[in-house]
Amino acid sequence: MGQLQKSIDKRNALIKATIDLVNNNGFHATSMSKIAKMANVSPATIYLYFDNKQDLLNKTYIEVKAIYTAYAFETYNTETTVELGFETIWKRIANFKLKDSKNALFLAQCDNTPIIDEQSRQLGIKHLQPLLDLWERGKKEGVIKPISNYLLYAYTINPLSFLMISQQRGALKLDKTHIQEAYTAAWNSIKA
Amino acid sequence: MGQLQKSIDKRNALIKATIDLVNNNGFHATSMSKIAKMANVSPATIYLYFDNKQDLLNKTYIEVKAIYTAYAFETYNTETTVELGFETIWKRIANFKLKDSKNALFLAQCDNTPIIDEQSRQLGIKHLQPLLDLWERGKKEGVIKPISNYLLYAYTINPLSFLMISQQRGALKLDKTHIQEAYTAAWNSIKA
Amino acid sequence: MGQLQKSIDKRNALIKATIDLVNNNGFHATSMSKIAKMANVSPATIYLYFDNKQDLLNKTYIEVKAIYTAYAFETYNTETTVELGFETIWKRIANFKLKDSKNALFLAQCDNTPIIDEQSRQLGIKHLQPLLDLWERGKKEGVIKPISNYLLYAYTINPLSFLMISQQRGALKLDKTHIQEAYTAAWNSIKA
Amino acid sequence: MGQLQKSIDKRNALIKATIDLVNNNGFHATSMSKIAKMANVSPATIYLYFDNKQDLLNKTYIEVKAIYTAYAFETYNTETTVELGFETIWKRIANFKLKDSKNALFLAQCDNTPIIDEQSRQLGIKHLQPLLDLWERGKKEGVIKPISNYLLYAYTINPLSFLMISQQRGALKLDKTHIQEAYTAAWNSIKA
DNA sequence: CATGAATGAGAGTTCATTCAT
DNA sequence: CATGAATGAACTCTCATTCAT
Repeated sequence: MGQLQKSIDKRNALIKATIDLVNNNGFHATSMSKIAKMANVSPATIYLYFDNKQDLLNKTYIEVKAIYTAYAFETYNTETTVELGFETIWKRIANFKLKDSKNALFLAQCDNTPIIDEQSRQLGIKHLQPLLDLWERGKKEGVIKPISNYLLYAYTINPLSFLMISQQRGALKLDKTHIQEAYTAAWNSIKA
Repeated sequence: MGQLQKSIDKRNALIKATIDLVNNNGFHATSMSKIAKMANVSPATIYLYFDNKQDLLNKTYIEVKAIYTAYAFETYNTETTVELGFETIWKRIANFKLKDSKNALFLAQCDNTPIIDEQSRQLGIKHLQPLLDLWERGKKEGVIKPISNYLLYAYTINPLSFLMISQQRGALKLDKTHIQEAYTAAWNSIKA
Repeated sequence: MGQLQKSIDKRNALIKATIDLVNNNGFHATSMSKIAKMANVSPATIYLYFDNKQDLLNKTYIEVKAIYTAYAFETYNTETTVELGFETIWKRIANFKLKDSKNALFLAQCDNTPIIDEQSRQLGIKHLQPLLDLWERGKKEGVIKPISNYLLYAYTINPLSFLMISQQRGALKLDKTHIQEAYTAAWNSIKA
Repeated sequence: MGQLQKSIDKRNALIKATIDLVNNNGFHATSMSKIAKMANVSPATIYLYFDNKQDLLNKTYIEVKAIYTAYAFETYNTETTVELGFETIWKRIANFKLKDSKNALFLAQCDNTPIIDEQSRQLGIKHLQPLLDLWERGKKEGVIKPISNYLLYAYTINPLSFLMISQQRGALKLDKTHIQEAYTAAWNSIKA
């Protein structure tokens, strides 16, 4: 209740405007009034939906992170081999990062700067649990190297962020062959 | 004794203050007056050494990048096998990122946001040439997979940034074992 | 009752403050924050009504110029002899310059310095058209010397600015006799 | 003494730079460091020759005014008729204003704004004494109308400033014919 | 005599946020 | 629920001036 009268459209427009502006101009050039203008609302209206600028950023981050992980695990089924499960998830993530580059770029900016609250960041990490579970299983089964999940992440998922940003800057154009090469590199780096 | 010249100490203090503040508060919260205060000079003094805020950021980036690459290639000798050469460079970079984490963290923030001029960024990339040359040689000799240098970078060097940031946030503590595991993962991902 | 709109009162207060400060301290000592203070608004509020300082000055100039010319031609009727028409306009202008000295002084400062955009200046000149038309008629009828309008202006209207400034500085006090003498001088200088 | 070691060249360069900058950019955009740069000296050096910015402006004004009046009266001989004397002076002034427009423009800006100290202004006026004396003689002889010197000045000399500024702005180009027309207008307006 | 380095104060402007409606 | 107007605080940057050399 209380919240029921608020328009989800306006909230969405604000989130979308935030992502667009941060992606195009960076955080330092993203002001509340620009966000309001792009979302076609009054600056004051933002404060009906969010506590303040920090809150808007945090919630945007969490929302985008949720979209990201939902997409990542949509086709994943825990009832498969570790290798196949990993490939499934990895390729979904790769696809997301390279196709939904708006959201991916926003996440990359957040993950490498101290703009998002630690709390919100933790909230975002929780969503990755299925992948961590899979890795644990892989280690037990002797399929994946018995090393820290941070290392596994660093060598399989994180490279995709770098490739996405590079593509975004026009440094390279990734096709299916590249993706397959990347997958092979990722799997080689962590397989037992 | 050269007190009449612009003081290199002041310039250095400004660069250092910039790095510290960006690392701790992010770009968006790093103002010229805070930089001045931390460097113990007047705000106006900054403009004796740098054209404007953007210039200060660019020059800081280039300077830190130069320190980084100088360190990376200091012990490297082109007259070795590709594998040994790669290990030498990789371990220097790993050491830099994990020990000189201030500078490394600053570079990571710059590399993932649109704060640095494209021109300054290109200038920073040039310094990596010896590594790219080594990779080309490795591909010719059939020691390294014939894939894009972007992929090679994404799977060998870039993961170190992620690990450094994670360590910086207190998420993990990297010891010699981790480094060796990371190196193995890196090499496995790119060796032919 | 229209309190939701931008307040014309505030705009007027800003224009008035600008005139007062420029008159008393000159352009170079008229800052935005002083204007704000005198108009009893926040510095930021100025920017709701004007784009920037230049715009504020331009608009103030145009506004004052409009008041000036409206006054000048208020009693003028094109259906009279050239001489009578000229006397009518001239005396209105004289009256304005010597009675509404605040506005007149401001205009004099603007007209003699490069502070106002050329475009705004041109806009201000347009308002004088009825006088120029009258002069053209006078030349055709052989009542006024066939010389450039700039000369006519220089010898009839412009002297009033000098007299106004001199009076403002306390150098002299102009009474009705002076005005009549001035008018005679003006007319003698241009009559055919 | 004491002053003897100072370079008159530097002082002149500073005066010249001040005039140029004020003419081209206006007072509000003429800073001490720009003046120093244009005069090829250090900002600190200005303060060896002038007390402060105000003093520099005042002294520049007085100096230019002196040049102006020296030129105006150079060919004037008190032993002539009033009319001839007046014509001599007037034409010299006209020539100055239209040929040495740099200096004339600077004076015009000063005379219409409150930038120059009242004291310095008075000092500048004193130099005009020969003209005022001539006018007094003219009134006594019944050749010139018995009206205030301010009025005489307003209708004979001041119009030249207006014409000079207009020419400077490109609004008109004054040739010998215009000058003769202007002189006739001036004389007609004050002759008894 | 002359300097370049240095500065506190203040310039114009934008910001995140609030409030009356 | 939503707004445009309004604002104090803070921003980047420049100023007139001083000082050690």
